[in-house]
Amino acid sequence: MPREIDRRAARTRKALHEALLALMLRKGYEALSVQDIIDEADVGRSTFYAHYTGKEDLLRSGFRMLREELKEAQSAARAGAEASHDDPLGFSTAIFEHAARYADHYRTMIGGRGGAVTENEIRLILSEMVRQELPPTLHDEAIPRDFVVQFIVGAFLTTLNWWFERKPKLPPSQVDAMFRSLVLDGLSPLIGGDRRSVDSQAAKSR
Amino acid sequence: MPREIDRRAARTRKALHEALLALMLRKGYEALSVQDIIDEADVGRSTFYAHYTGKEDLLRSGFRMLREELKEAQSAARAGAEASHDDPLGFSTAIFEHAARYADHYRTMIGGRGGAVTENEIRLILSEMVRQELPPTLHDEAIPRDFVVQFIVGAFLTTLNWWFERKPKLPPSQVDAMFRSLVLDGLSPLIGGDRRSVDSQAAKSR
DNA sequence: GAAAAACCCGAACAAGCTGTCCATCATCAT
DNA sequence: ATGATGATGGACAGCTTGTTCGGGTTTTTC
Repeated sequence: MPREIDRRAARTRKALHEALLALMLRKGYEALSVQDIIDEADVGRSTFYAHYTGKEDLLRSGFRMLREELKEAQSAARAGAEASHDDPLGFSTAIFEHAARYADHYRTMIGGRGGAVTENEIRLILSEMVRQELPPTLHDEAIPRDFVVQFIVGAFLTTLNWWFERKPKLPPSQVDAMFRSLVLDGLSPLIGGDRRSVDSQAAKSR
Repeated sequence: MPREIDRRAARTRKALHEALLALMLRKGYEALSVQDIIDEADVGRSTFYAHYTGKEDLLRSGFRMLREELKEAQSAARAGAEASHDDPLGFSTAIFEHAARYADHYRTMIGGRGGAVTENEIRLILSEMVRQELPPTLHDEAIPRDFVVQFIVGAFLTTLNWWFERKPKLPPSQVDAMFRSLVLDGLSPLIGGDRRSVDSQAAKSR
Protein backbone atom coordinates (compact mmCIF):
# COMPACT_ATOMS: atom_id res chain seq x y z
CA MET A 1 0.00 0.00 0.00
CA PRO A 2 1.52 3.32 -1.00
CA ARG A 3 -0.36 4.86 1.88
CA GLU A 4 2.88 5.31 3.78
CA ILE A 5 5.71 7.47 2.57
CA ASP A 6 8.59 5.77 0.86
CA ARG A 7 11.42 4.95 3.24
CA ARG A 8 13.96 6.63 1.00
CA ALA A 9 11.96 9.85 1.01
CA ALA A 10 11.60 9.74 4.78
CA ARG A 11 15.32 9.13 5.17
CA THR A 12 16.13 12.05 2.91
CA ARG A 13 13.83 14.44 4.71
CA LYS A 14 15.17 13.44 8.08
CA ALA A 15 18.72 13.99 6.88
CA LEU A 16 17.78 17.41 5.57
CA HIS A 17 16.10 18.44 8.80
CA GLU A 18 19.05 17.33 10.87
CA ALA A 19 21.45 19.12 8.58
CA LEU A 20 19.41 22.30 8.85
CA LEU A 21 19.37 22.11 12.63
CA ALA A 22 23.11 21.54 12.86
CA LEU A 23 23.93 24.32 10.44
CA MET A 24 21.59 26.79 12.10
CA LEU A 25 23.36 26.23 15.39
CA ARG A 26 26.71 26.75 13.69
CA LYS A 27 26.11 29.61 11.26
CA GLY A 28 22.56 30.88 11.73
CA TYR A 29 19.70 30.57 9.30
CA GLU A 30 20.16 33.67 7.17
CA ALA A 31 23.80 32.95 6.37
CA LEU A 32 22.85 29.49 5.14
CA SER A 33 22.71 28.49 1.49
CA VAL A 34 20.94 25.54 -0.03
CA GLN A 35 24.36 24.36 -1.10
CA ASP A 36 25.43 24.15 2.54
CA ILE A 37 22.39 22.12 3.48
CA ILE A 38 22.62 19.53 0.73
CA ASP A 39 26.34 19.30 1.31
CA GLU A 40 25.87 18.66 5.03
CA ALA A 41 23.06 16.19 4.43
CA ASP A 42 24.92 14.51 1.55
CA VAL A 43 21.94 14.81 -0.75
CA GLY A 44 21.76 15.68 -4.44
CA ARG A 45 20.75 19.11 -5.56
CA SER A 46 17.68 18.04 -7.51
CA THR A 47 16.65 15.78 -4.66
CA PHE A 48 16.34 18.74 -2.36
CA TYR A 49 14.11 20.66 -4.72
CA ALA A 50 12.01 17.56 -5.27
CA HIS A 51 10.99 17.72 -1.62
CA TYR A 52 11.02 21.41 -0.77
CA THR A 53 10.77 24.60 -2.73
CA GLY A 54 13.65 26.18 -0.85
CA LYS A 55 15.26 26.51 2.53
CA GLU A 56 12.30 28.40 3.94
CA ASP A 57 9.96 25.59 3.02
CA LEU A 58 12.21 23.13 4.82
CA LEU A 59 12.25 25.37 7.87
CA ARG A 60 8.48 25.70 7.98
CA SER A 61 8.09 21.97 7.60
CA GLY A 62 10.12 21.52 10.76
CA PHE A 63 7.85 23.92 12.58
CA ARG A 64 4.76 21.96 11.70
CA MET A 65 6.20 19.01 13.60
CA LEU A 66 7.34 21.12 16.54
CA ARG A 67 3.94 22.76 16.85
CA GLU A 68 2.21 19.40 17.20
CA GLU A 69 4.68 18.30 19.82
CA LEU A 70 4.37 21.45 21.88
CA LYS A 71 0.61 21.21 21.90
CA GLU A 72 0.90 17.71 23.27
CA ALA A 73 3.22 18.90 26.00
CA GLN A 74 0.79 21.65 26.88
CA SER A 75 -2.13 19.26 27.05
CA ALA A 76 -0.17 16.86 29.19
CA ALA A 77 0.88 19.63 31.55
CA ARG A 78 -2.66 20.89 31.83
CA ALA A 79 -3.99 17.42 32.56
CA GLY A 80 -1.31 16.80 35.19
CA ALA A 81 -2.01 19.94 37.17
CA GLU A 82 -5.37 21.47 36.52
CA ALA A 83 -4.58 24.48 38.62
CA SER A 84 -5.24 26.69 35.66
CA HIS A 85 -7.50 29.01 37.57
CA ASP A 86 -5.95 29.46 40.96
CA ASP A 87 -2.43 29.55 39.50
CA PRO A 88 -2.09 31.97 36.60
CA LEU A 89 0.79 31.35 34.22
CA GLY A 90 1.04 27.87 35.68
CA PHE A 91 2.00 26.48 32.30
CA SER A 92 5.27 28.41 32.35
CA THR A 93 6.92 25.61 34.30
CA ALA A 94 6.12 23.13 31.57
CA ILE A 95 7.56 25.42 28.94
CA PHE A 96 10.87 25.94 30.71
CA GLU A 97 11.23 22.23 31.35
CA HIS A 98 10.45 21.52 27.74
CA ALA A 99 13.04 24.09 26.71
CA ALA A 100 15.65 22.50 28.96
CA ARG A 101 15.07 19.11 27.36
CA TYR A 102 15.15 20.37 23.77
CA ALA A 103 17.79 23.01 24.31
CA ASP A 104 19.29 22.64 20.84
CA HIS A 105 16.00 23.17 19.10
CA TYR A 106 15.19 26.20 21.19
CA ARG A 107 18.63 27.65 20.72
CA THR A 108 18.12 27.70 16.97
CA MET A 109 14.92 29.66 17.41
CA ILE A 110 15.86 32.18 20.10
CA GLY A 111 18.46 34.88 19.90
CA GLY A 112 18.34 35.85 16.26
CA ARG A 113 19.89 32.66 14.88
CA GLY A 114 16.62 31.67 13.28
CA GLY A 115 15.84 34.65 11.10
CA ALA A 116 12.56 36.45 10.70
CA VAL A 117 10.54 33.37 9.80
CA THR A 118 11.52 31.50 12.93
CA GLU A 119 10.90 34.50 15.14
CA ASN A 120 7.43 34.87 13.71
CA GLU A 121 6.58 31.19 14.04
CA ILE A 122 7.66 30.84 17.64
CA ARG A 123 5.79 34.01 18.51
CA LEU A 124 2.62 32.66 16.91
CA ILE A 125 2.88 29.36 18.75
CA LEU A 126 3.49 30.98 22.11
CA SER A 127 0.79 33.58 21.53
CA GLU A 128 -1.78 30.89 20.99
CA MET A 129 -0.74 29.09 24.15
CA VAL A 130 -0.82 32.23 26.26
CA ARG A 131 -4.15 33.30 24.82
CA GLN A 132 -5.68 30.03 25.87
CA GLU A 133 -4.33 30.16 29.41
CA LEU A 134 -5.04 33.78 30.15
CA PRO A 135 -8.33 34.55 31.88
CA PRO A 136 -10.89 35.92 29.44
CA THR A 137 -11.56 39.08 31.42
CA LEU A 138 -9.10 41.58 32.83
CA HIS A 139 -9.68 43.92 35.70
CA ASP A 140 -8.38 46.95 33.87
CA GLU A 141 -10.13 47.58 30.57
CA ALA A 142 -7.66 50.30 29.67
CA ILE A 143 -5.09 47.63 28.80
CA PRO A 144 -6.08 45.51 25.81
CA ARG A 145 -5.90 41.77 26.21
CA ASP A 146 -3.97 41.53 22.98
CA PHE A 147 -1.24 43.71 24.38
CA VAL A 148 -0.98 41.64 27.54
CA VAL A 149 -0.57 38.49 25.47
CA GLN A 150 2.25 40.01 23.47
CA PHE A 151 3.87 41.25 26.64
CA ILE A 152 3.92 37.77 28.15
CA VAL A 153 5.21 36.19 24.97
CA GLY A 154 7.99 38.73 24.80
CA ALA A 155 8.87 38.02 28.42
CA PHE A 156 9.09 34.33 27.61
CA LEU A 157 11.46 34.90 24.72
CA THR A 158 13.59 37.32 26.70
CA THR A 159 13.87 34.88 29.58
CA LEU A 160 14.71 31.94 27.36
CA ASN A 161 17.36 33.91 25.56
CA TRP A 162 18.95 35.14 28.75
CA TRP A 163 18.84 31.64 30.17
CA PHE A 164 20.63 30.07 27.22
CA GLU A 165 23.39 32.68 27.15
CA ARG A 166 24.04 32.15 30.84
CA LYS A 167 27.34 30.46 31.65
CA PRO A 168 26.35 28.09 34.43
CA LYS A 169 23.04 26.70 33.34
CA LEU A 170 20.41 27.33 36.00
CA PRO A 171 17.74 24.75 36.72
CA PRO A 172 14.37 25.35 35.07
CA SER A 173 12.63 25.85 38.39
CA GLN A 174 14.82 28.77 39.31
CA VAL A 175 14.40 30.49 35.95
CA ASP A 176 10.70 29.88 36.17
CA ALA A 177 10.55 31.54 39.59
CA MET A 178 12.38 34.61 38.33
CA PHE A 179 10.17 34.80 35.28
CA ARG A 180 6.99 34.65 37.32
CA SER A 181 8.21 37.14 39.85
CA LEU A 182 8.85 39.76 37.19
CA VAL A 183 5.81 39.07 35.04
CA LEU A 184 3.30 38.80 37.86
CA ASP A 185 4.53 41.44 40.30
CA GLY A 186 6.63 43.66 38.06
CA LEU A 187 9.83 45.28 39.21
CA SER A 188 8.32 47.57 41.81
CA PRO A 189 9.28 45.11 44.57
CA LEU A 190 12.85 45.19 43.26
CA ILE A 191 13.46 48.92 43.20
CA GLY A 192 13.06 51.49 45.90
CA GLY A 193 9.86 53.27 45.07
CA ASP A 194 7.00 50.91 45.76
CA ARG A 195 4.36 53.06 44.15
CA ARG A 196 1.64 50.51 44.48
CA SER A 197 -0.38 52.57 46.88
CA VAL A 198 -0.55 55.37 44.37
CA ASP A 199 -2.86 53.34 42.21
CA SER A 200 -6.46 52.93 43.24
CA GLN A 201 -5.84 49.21 43.12
CA ALA A 202 -4.77 49.26 46.75
CA ALA A 203 -2.84 46.50 48.38
CA LYS A 204 -5.26 44.02 49.82
CA SER A 205 -3.09 42.81 52.62
CA ARG A 206 -4.26 39.60 54.20
CA MET B 1 40.29 72.87 2.53
CA PRO B 2 39.03 69.33 1.99
CA ARG B 3 38.52 69.10 5.69
CA GLU B 4 34.82 68.53 5.13
CA ILE B 5 33.50 65.67 3.11
CA ASP B 6 32.94 66.34 -0.55
CA ARG B 7 29.40 67.45 -1.28
CA ARG B 8 29.05 64.77 -3.92
CA ALA B 9 29.98 62.12 -1.41
CA ALA B 10 27.52 63.49 1.12
CA ARG B 11 24.77 63.51 -1.46
CA THR B 12 25.53 59.95 -2.46
CA ARG B 13 25.51 58.68 1.09
CA LYS B 14 22.28 60.40 1.88
CA ALA B 15 20.67 58.88 -1.18
CA LEU B 16 21.90 55.45 -0.19
CA HIS B 17 20.61 55.77 3.35
CA GLU B 18 17.20 56.92 2.17
CA ALA B 19 17.02 54.11 -0.34
CA LEU B 20 17.91 51.57 2.33
CA LEU B 21 15.24 52.93 4.63
CA ALA B 22 12.56 52.88 1.95
CA LEU B 23 13.45 49.38 0.80
CA MET B 24 13.60 48.00 4.33
CA LEU B 25 10.07 49.23 4.95
CA ARG B 26 8.94 47.61 1.71
CA LYS B 27 10.80 44.31 1.57
CA GLY B 28 12.75 43.88 4.79
CA TYR B 29 16.51 43.91 5.19
CA GLU B 30 17.38 40.29 4.58
CA ALA B 31 15.53 40.10 1.28
CA LEU B 32 17.46 43.11 0.04
CA SER B 33 20.32 43.01 -2.45
CA VAL B 34 22.94 45.63 -3.14
CA GLN B 35 21.48 45.77 -6.62
CA ASP B 36 18.13 46.87 -5.21
CA ILE B 37 19.73 49.61 -3.14
CA ILE B 38 21.82 51.18 -5.88
CA ASP B 39 18.88 50.90 -8.25
CA GLU B 40 16.59 52.69 -5.82
CA ALA B 41 19.21 55.32 -5.04
CA ASP B 42 20.17 55.69 -8.71
CA VAL B 43 23.84 55.26 -7.95
CA GLY B 44 26.54 53.37 -9.76
CA ARG B 45 27.78 50.03 -8.57
CA SER B 46 31.38 51.02 -7.90
CA THR B 47 30.18 54.16 -6.19
CA PHE B 48 28.45 52.08 -3.59
CA TYR B 49 31.52 49.99 -2.89
CA ALA B 50 33.66 53.10 -2.76
CA HIS B 51 31.69 54.22 0.28
CA TYR B 52 30.69 51.00 2.01
CA THR B 53 31.96 47.44 1.99
CA GLY B 54 28.46 46.02 1.66
CA LYS B 55 24.89 46.44 2.73
CA GLU B 56 25.68 45.59 6.34
CA ASP B 57 28.24 48.37 6.46
CA LEU B 58 25.66 50.82 5.18
CA LEU B 59 23.21 49.63 7.79
CA ARG B 60 25.66 50.01 10.64
CA SER B 61 26.62 53.44 9.42
CA GLY B 62 23.00 54.48 9.83
CA PHE B 63 23.02 53.17 13.36
CA ARG B 64 25.99 55.25 14.34
CA MET B 65 23.96 58.35 13.54
CA LEU B 66 20.83 57.09 15.28
CA ARG B 67 22.78 56.21 18.41
CA GLU B 68 24.13 59.73 18.73
CA GLU B 69 20.70 61.20 18.29
CA LEU B 70 19.08 58.93 20.84
CA LYS B 71 21.70 59.76 23.42
CA GLU B 72 20.97 63.41 22.92
CA ALA B 73 17.26 62.79 23.40
CA GLN B 74 18.00 60.89 26.57
CA SER B 75 20.21 63.62 27.94
CA ALA B 76 17.62 66.25 27.12
CA ALA B 77 14.89 64.25 28.80
CA ARG B 78 17.02 63.71 31.84
CA ALA B 79 17.86 67.40 32.08
CA GLY B 80 14.21 68.39 31.67
CA ALA B 81 12.89 66.19 34.43
CA GLU B 82 15.51 65.09 36.88
CA ALA B 83 13.09 62.84 38.68
CA SER B 84 15.32 59.91 37.98
CA HIS B 85 15.17 58.65 41.54
CA ASP B 86 11.60 59.11 42.66
CA ASP B 87 10.25 58.05 39.26
CA PRO B 88 11.78 54.81 38.02
CA LEU B 89 11.58 54.21 34.28
CA GLY B 90 10.86 57.90 33.88
CA PHE B 91 12.79 57.97 30.62
CA SER B 92 10.25 55.69 28.98
CA THR B 93 8.12 58.69 28.08
CA ALA B 94 10.95 60.22 26.13
CA ILE B 95 11.50 57.00 24.22
CA PHE B 96 7.90 56.60 23.15
CA GLU B 97 7.69 60.21 22.06
CA HIS B 98 10.90 59.81 20.12
CA ALA B 99 9.50 56.70 18.50
CA ALA B 100 6.32 58.50 17.53
CA ARG B 101 8.31 61.21 15.80
CA TYR B 102 10.63 58.85 13.93
CA ALA B 103 8.05 56.16 13.30
CA ASP B 104 9.52 55.12 9.95
CA HIS B 105 12.96 54.56 11.37
CA TYR B 106 11.64 52.56 14.27
CA ARG B 107 9.40 50.52 12.04
CA THR B 108 12.41 49.31 10.09
CA MET B 109 14.06 48.14 13.28
CA ILE B 110 11.17 46.52 15.13
CA GLY B 111 9.17 43.54 14.04
CA GLY B 112 11.75 41.47 12.24
CA ARG B 113 12.09 43.72 9.19
CA GLY B 114 15.60 44.67 10.16
CA GLY B 115 17.34 41.35 10.34
CA ALA B 116 19.69 40.06 13.01
CA VAL B 117 22.09 42.99 12.89
CA THR B 118 19.39 45.56 13.51
CA GLU B 119 17.84 43.54 16.30
CA ASN B 120 21.20 43.31 18.01
CA GLU B 121 22.00 46.98 17.60
CA ILE B 122 18.73 48.28 18.96
CA ARG B 123 18.98 45.87 21.88
CA LEU B 124 22.46 47.12 22.70
CA ILE B 125 21.41 50.75 22.57
CA LEU B 126 18.37 50.21 24.76
CA SER B 127 20.30 47.99 27.17
CA GLU B 128 22.82 50.72 27.78
CA MET B 129 20.10 53.25 28.41
CA VAL B 130 18.23 51.01 30.81
CA ARG B 131 21.39 50.04 32.63
CA GLN B 132 22.16 53.66 33.30
CA GLU B 133 18.71 54.48 34.58
CA LEU B 134 18.15 51.43 36.72
CA PRO B 135 19.11 51.75 40.41
CA PRO B 136 22.41 50.04 41.15
CA THR B 137 21.00 47.84 43.88
CA LEU B 138 17.96 45.62 43.83
CA HIS B 139 15.99 44.46 46.82
CA ASP B 140 15.94 40.86 45.75
CA GLU B 141 19.39 39.42 45.15
CA ALA B 142 17.94 36.22 43.73
CA ILE B 143 17.16 38.05 40.50
CA PRO B 144 20.27 39.20 38.62
CA ARG B 145 20.40 42.80 37.52
CA ASP B 146 21.42 41.68 34.06
CA PHE B 147 18.22 39.71 33.72
CA VAL B 148 16.11 42.65 34.81
CA VAL B 149 17.75 44.86 32.20
CA GLN B 150 17.02 42.36 29.45
CA PHE B 151 13.46 42.03 30.69
CA ILE B 152 12.86 45.75 30.44
CA VAL B 153 14.46 46.00 27.02
CA GLY B 154 12.30 43.15 25.78
CA ALA B 155 9.22 44.87 27.16
CA PHE B 156 10.17 48.03 25.29
CA LEU B 157 10.52 46.19 22.01
CA THR B 158 7.29 44.28 22.52
CA THR B 159 5.40 47.45 23.31
CA LEU B 160 6.82 49.35 20.35
CA ASN B 161 6.01 46.51 17.99
CA TRP B 162 2.46 46.19 19.26
CA TRP B 163 2.01 49.92 19.06
CA PHE B 164 3.12 50.14 15.43
CA GLU B 165 0.89 47.28 14.29
CA ARG B 166 -2.10 48.87 15.96
CA LYS B 167 -4.69 50.22 13.53
CA PRO B 168 -5.71 53.48 15.18
CA LYS B 169 -2.47 54.93 16.41
CA LEU B 170 -2.63 55.59 20.11
CA PRO B 171 -0.94 58.66 21.59
CA PRO B 172 2.47 58.06 23.18
CA SER B 173 1.24 58.97 26.64
CA GLN B 174 -1.34 56.21 26.63
CA VAL B 175 1.11 53.58 25.42
CA ASP B 176 3.59 54.75 28.00
CA ALA B 177 1.02 54.37 30.76
CA MET B 178 0.23 50.81 29.70
CA PHE B 179 3.90 49.96 29.45
CA ARG B 180 4.67 51.24 32.94
CA SER B 181 1.66 49.57 34.45
CA LEU B 182 2.74 46.16 33.21
CA VAL B 183 6.46 46.53 33.79
CA LEU B 184 6.23 48.10 37.24
CA ASP B 185 3.28 46.26 38.78
CA GLY B 186 3.08 43.15 36.63
CA LEU B 187 -0.14 41.55 35.60
CA SER B 188 -1.27 40.50 39.05
CA PRO B 189 -3.54 43.54 39.30
CA LEU B 190 -5.09 42.51 35.99
CA ILE B 191 -5.99 38.92 36.78
CA GLY B 192 -7.95 37.49 39.62
CA GLY B 193 -5.42 35.80 41.86
CA ASP B 194 -3.37 38.38 43.70
CA ARG B 195 -0.78 35.96 45.00
CA ARG B 196 1.72 38.53 46.14
CA SER B 197 2.51 37.02 49.47
CA VAL B 198 2.76 33.48 48.19
CA ASP B 199 6.38 32.55 47.72
CA SER B 200 6.39 28.77 47.76
CA GLN B 201 4.21 26.94 45.34
CA ALA B 202 1.94 25.37 47.95
CA ALA B 203 -1.06 25.72 45.75
CA LYS B 204 -2.38 22.26 46.43
CA SER B 205 -2.99 22.82 50.11
CA ARG B 206 -6.15 24.78 49.89
C1' DG C 1 10.76 -13.61 -7.77
C1' DA C 2 9.75 -10.20 -11.57
C1' DA C 3 7.56 -6.18 -13.37
C1' DA C 4 6.27 -1.57 -12.37
C1' DA C 5 6.64 2.44 -9.89
C1' DA C 6 8.91 5.75 -7.22
C1' DC C 7 12.97 7.75 -5.93
C1' DC C 8 17.92 9.45 -5.95
C1' DC C 9 21.76 11.24 -8.40
C1' DG C 10 24.89 13.95 -11.33
C1' DA C 11 25.55 17.10 -14.89
C1' DA C 12 24.43 20.97 -17.37
C1' DC C 13 21.87 25.21 -18.03
C1' DA C 14 20.25 30.30 -17.77
C1' DA C 15 19.61 33.89 -14.70
C1' DG C 16 20.91 36.82 -11.03
C1' DC C 17 24.01 38.82 -7.60
C1' DT C 18 28.68 40.00 -5.94
C1' DG C 19 32.94 42.42 -5.64
C1' DT C 20 36.69 44.56 -8.46
C1' DC C 21 38.89 47.02 -12.13
C1' DC C 22 39.69 50.94 -15.17
C1' DA C 23 38.69 54.85 -18.15
C1' DT C 24 35.95 58.92 -17.96
C1' DC C 25 34.15 63.02 -16.18
C1' DA C 26 32.50 66.48 -12.79
C1' DT C 27 34.04 69.08 -8.92
C1' DC C 28 37.45 71.17 -5.94
C1' DA C 29 41.67 74.14 -4.46
C1' DT C 30 45.08 77.17 -6.17
C1' DA D 1 41.55 78.88 -15.69
C1' DT D 2 43.87 74.71 -14.79
C1' DG D 3 45.68 70.81 -12.96
C1' DA D 4 44.52 67.49 -9.21
C1' DT D 5 41.32 64.93 -6.74
C1' DG D 6 38.18 61.53 -6.39
C1' DA D 7 33.39 60.28 -7.60
C1' DT D 8 31.14 57.83 -11.31
C1' DG D 9 29.41 54.16 -14.62
C1' DG D 10 30.07 50.08 -17.23
C1' DA D 11 32.31 45.82 -18.01
C1' DC D 12 34.34 41.69 -16.06
C1' DA D 13 34.85 36.90 -13.85
C1' DG D 14 33.29 34.03 -10.10
C1' DC D 15 29.69 32.26 -7.49
C1' DT D 16 24.85 30.67 -6.04
C1' DT D 17 20.21 29.59 -7.36
C1' DG D 18 16.50 26.92 -9.22
C1' DT D 19 15.31 23.90 -13.12
C1' DT D 20 15.59 20.11 -16.46
C1' DC D 21 16.83 15.63 -18.13
C1' DG D 22 18.54 10.85 -18.61
C1' DG D 23 20.40 6.93 -16.27
C1' DG D 24 20.73 4.03 -12.28
C1' DT D 25 18.95 2.25 -7.82
C1' DT D 26 15.65 0.99 -4.30
C1' DT D 27 11.00 0.02 -2.98
C1' DT D 28 6.46 -1.56 -3.73
C1' DT D 29 3.13 -4.34 -5.99
C1' DC D 30 1.56 -8.40 -8.24
